[in-house]
Amino acid sequence: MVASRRAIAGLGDGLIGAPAFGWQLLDRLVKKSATVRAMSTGRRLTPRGEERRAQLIAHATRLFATKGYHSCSVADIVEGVGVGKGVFYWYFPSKEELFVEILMAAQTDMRRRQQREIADLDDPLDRIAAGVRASVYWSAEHRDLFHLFEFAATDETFADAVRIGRNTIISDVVRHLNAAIAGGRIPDRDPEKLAHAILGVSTLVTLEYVHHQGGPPEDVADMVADFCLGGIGVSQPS
Amino acid sequence: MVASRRAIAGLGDGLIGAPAFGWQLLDRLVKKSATVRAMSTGRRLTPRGEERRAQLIAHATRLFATKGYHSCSVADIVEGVGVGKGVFYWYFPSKEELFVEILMAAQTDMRRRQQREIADLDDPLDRIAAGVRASVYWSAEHRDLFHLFEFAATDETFADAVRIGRNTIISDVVRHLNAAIAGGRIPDRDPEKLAHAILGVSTLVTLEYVHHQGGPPEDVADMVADFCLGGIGVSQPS
Amino acid sequence: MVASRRAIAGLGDGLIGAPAFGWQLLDRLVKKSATVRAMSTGRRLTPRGEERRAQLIAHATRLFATKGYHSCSVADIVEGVGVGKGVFYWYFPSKEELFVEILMAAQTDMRRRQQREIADLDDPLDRIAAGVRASVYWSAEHRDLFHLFEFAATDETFADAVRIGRNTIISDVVRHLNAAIAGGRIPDRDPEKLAHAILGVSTLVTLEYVHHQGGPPEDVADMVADFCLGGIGVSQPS
Amino acid sequence: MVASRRAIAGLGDGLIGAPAFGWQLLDRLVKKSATVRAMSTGRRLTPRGEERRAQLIAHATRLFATKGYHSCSVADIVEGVGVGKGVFYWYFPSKEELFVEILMAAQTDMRRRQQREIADLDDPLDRIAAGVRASVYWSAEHRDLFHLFEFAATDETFADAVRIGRNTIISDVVRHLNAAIAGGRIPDRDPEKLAHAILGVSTLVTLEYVHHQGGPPEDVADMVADFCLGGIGVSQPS
DNA sequence: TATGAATGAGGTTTCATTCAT
DNA sequence: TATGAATGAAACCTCATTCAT
Repeated sequence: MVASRRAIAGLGDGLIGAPAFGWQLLDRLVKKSATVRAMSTGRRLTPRGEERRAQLIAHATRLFATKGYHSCSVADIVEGVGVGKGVFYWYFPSKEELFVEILMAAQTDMRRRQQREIADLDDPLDRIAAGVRASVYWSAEHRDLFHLFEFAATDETFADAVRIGRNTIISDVVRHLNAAIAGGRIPDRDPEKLAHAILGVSTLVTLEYVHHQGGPPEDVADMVADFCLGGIGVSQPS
Repeated sequence: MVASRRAIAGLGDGLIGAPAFGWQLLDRLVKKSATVRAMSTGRRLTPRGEERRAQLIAHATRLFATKGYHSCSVADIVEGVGVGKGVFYWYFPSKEELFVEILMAAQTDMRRRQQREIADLDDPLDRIAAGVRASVYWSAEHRDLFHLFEFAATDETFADAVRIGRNTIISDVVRHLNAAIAGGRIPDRDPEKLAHAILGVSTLVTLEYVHHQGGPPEDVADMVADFCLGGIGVSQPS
Repeated sequence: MVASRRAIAGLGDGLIGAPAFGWQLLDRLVKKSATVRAMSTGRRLTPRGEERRAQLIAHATRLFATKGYHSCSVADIVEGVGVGKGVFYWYFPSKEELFVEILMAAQTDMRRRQQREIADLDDPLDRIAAGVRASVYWSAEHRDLFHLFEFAATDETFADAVRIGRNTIISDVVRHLNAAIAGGRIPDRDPEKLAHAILGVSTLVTLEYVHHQGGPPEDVADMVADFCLGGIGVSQPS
Repeated sequence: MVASRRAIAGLGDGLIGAPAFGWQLLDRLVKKSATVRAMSTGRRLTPRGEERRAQLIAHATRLFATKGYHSCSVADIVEGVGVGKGVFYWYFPSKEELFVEILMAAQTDMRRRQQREIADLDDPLDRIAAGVRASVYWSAEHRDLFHLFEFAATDETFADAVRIGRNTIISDVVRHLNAAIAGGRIPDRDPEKLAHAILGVSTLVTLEYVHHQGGPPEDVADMVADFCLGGIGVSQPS
């Protein structure tokens, strides 16, 4: 549980005005088994242990993305790594929590990528465009994780975890939108709705053109950015 | 299988230039068990039977949407209707095929709604806006079915069925976009990509504001339509 | 039950010295359900009813032989005839008893055929050879029933029924063997054992060459007769 | 699958001119489930595991022979050994494959016995007689396995497996028959047909006298050998 | 740390049989 | 006579999790 919290701690970094999603949500996500408590009392892993853990995460990610969470058994995961079943429960309290961990790490990573791409830009519209582009690129490079997001959003069990991450992204965009509105660059419309719309465009177009059709991310990124700028009301150069 | 085909027949109504999705996809979706064949080769249901079947579909839809497909067992379904387990398999060849049937019926219904709302409009941009609004309204009125779409899209097993329906919607929009481009109303950009973007906006904004936050569909419909028109390049009046 | 008894009544015709298998065996085979009792109180079938019954028997025989008794459901049977499930239980008290009835009718028919072919012959060795040939021909003409025998012999439930029929055949052969021994035509060895051996040859060779390899029954009949005559000790012409 | 192949490997030992049954047949028999692959790709069993597995096989064999394959559930099997249901699927991929494994092991064992009894004999007729006797003895000592053969031969699902084993025995006998024919010891008749006839005699007489009537195997073995030698045309000493 | 073994509830599906109409 | 509907026990199999070693 503590581990999980740590995992998503990065999400809040430098986040101003972030909504208070609170840890209650997360706490609901994580069942408190004996193992969990053992885990949370600060177990240190040997280097070899860290590697095993990473192996398991890597393979589980691939399997979850390929066959789906429900169709992928713990047996599948450990078999792929070539270890016994007990090992899994040494490193993770449950299949469910492993999934949450992967999910949150992915969300953190994706956001970091966005932040990095935006860092040098001052103009709010530029930041939005760059952020959108970054998310397309990231999705292209992390097919598996992208699929995990998609699935997790539809499963009652993980819906909360998804919302936490999604809201973080949303509030980033909202800040830029507010700046743009304040600067008179775009009409004054509900920035949260706009942010969700942007996310929607980015998600579905990437899904279809990058993942299904295997097109080049550059083109998709351009198209998505264009569409979104138009959508939020930037007058087109024609 | 025959029944399933009939179920989605409406999707193609009056569709000119629709891509050839072919029935192969569908055929793969629907396993040809003995039961299926029995079903398709003319089983007549009595009025009482029709009612039972409808009950089961209704309750299953609710459960699938609430607990998720994988977390909802056949036992749950029949228990809710108050019948024995065998009854389920009297009316449906499997849990999987019931889900596909619900899915396809929903897609057909949703498209019918769009067509109806569009029928009186001549202007392609008006048709797009009206279609988008219709989909928001429909989603608002059919929370359960909307959730089913979301889930089905993420599950390998149903991905094909979803794509069939989605592509039908997409090609509707594409036709209107082509008309708008031909008429010089919007810039000449890849209409399929634009259509996917429109779908993305509609989906995610509806999900968040209508379903999660419970807002009024009218506002959401307006916002989505505005955003999409801007996105495809309609110059804003303001 | 009465019906079943009637069905095998022919087996005893003109049978001298037949072992007393008794009806106890049969009675154990047939469960006394309410339906059975109704059946046994002498229900008359209309001509149409007789036809339906015959249709069901014919189709069931084919299915039992093709898919096996256990893999063939009552649903399969009635579906093939195009009637409802209730009809089945109108004509037969159970799936099990239908099978027994088919089995016994087949045994009777097979024996009738043997008797017919033997009728004109006086020499005991000729009668044995003709009987063996007749059984090969009959098996060739009734693949389905032949398979039913094979299966029934291995299933605890029907083993008794099979033994009854088999013993009838055996005792026929035994009579001829005794005559041959008495006449000094063959060495004096246990005629029952010899009869079983003859049955074994006939069964397995027919199975392999007529049914599996689809060879001409004439050749097989010759070979089997030769082998059996040699086996019982007829000195070969060389 | 690999395991199964190993199981019947012994059947081919020293077999010259054996028909090419090919592994295709076997491959069809053995479904390639994930479990099977896991099994075949080197799962090591601990001594305790080996013992459990053997217990299960032993008890399953007894049950299959007693109640029949279809009437014996996995629940019955594990209950008899006093373990949970999952244990069964830890050791065997399915009930069906367990049966095939038992079947093939039995066939191998039976053939080994024959080979052993024949080893010291040079005369082809002696070898045939000894082989026949060996099969009677083996059947007497392995009632259960003998019944399994009988059943398996009648079930579509296992028919192929049975034919493989049966053909191996047949081709052994055929070799000896060919030698006898070449040496002018018996008339020149189709050796394969003769071999099937021998098998038939041996099977049915053993079934009746050893298993049903519980007679001494010695007498039966003598009788069967006599009958078969006569059948293939050895002139009787009178 | 790690493993193979074990658990047992729960999943989907089948099917002989009965019953109301 | 006949049908469609219903039953419900029981079949095979899966899997997250625990445990002894």
